[in-house]
Amino acid sequence: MKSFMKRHSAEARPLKPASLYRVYADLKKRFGHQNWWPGETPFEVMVGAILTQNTAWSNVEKAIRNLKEKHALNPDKMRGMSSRRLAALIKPAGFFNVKTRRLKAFVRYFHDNYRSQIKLMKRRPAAVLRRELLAVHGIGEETADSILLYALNKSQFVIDAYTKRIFMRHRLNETSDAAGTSLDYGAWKNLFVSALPRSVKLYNDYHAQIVMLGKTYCKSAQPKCYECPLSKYL
DNA sequence: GACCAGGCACATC
DNA sequence: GATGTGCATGGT
Repeated sequence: MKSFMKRHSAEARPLKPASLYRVYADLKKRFGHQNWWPGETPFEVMVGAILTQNTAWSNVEKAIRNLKEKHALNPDKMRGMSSRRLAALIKPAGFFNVKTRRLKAFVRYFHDNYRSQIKLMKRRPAAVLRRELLAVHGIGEETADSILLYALNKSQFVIDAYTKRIFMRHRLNETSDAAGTSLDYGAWKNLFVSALPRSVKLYNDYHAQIVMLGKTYCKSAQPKCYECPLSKYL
């Protein structure tokens, strides 16, 4: 990833704000409205956001299935069960010891601050929640924004590995700042939120479209992806 | 058998 | 502050 970034940073041509919306329109035309995130309840979305860290979603699905089968996809159950037991259930998602600790930290936070109730959490301002989530062990910027957007319907744009890969590959952004260093999470996020109308629905579907593209036309092993809907921007 | 996948914390310099 | 490394499974 880094070598690719270096190779193209000098030739990057940033898209104008209007074009960022055009990119979304192109993707939506190709893939249709996505209705994300794949999860039946907000709590399932939160758990999925932690389990999917650096992990293929197909493996996360197996872990979630295990949790459901044992009726353990529940904040109180998850808080009460032993780490060993929880780790065994989420094993297919990989990094199971790390993720067990992270899930435990999250359900503790959820219980201590919001009595494990989504509706209480939703009442809080996004900025406050984001700060709180980032203070929870194992929740970084992407996971926090995924939880805020997809579980709590707060207007936070999610930047993930797909977003960076696709937008660098198609040279649709500035991949480096004046000092030549790569953009950090906040800079990537700002690229989108400053160009798009603030909308939960739009942020939700835009990220979902990016993931669709990343899983189909714009895979990491491919050097370029001419057949994808964004190839005209190359 | 190597590489990759919807990150993050921590150690080291 | 920047960079490197460990964490682990399952699909290709």
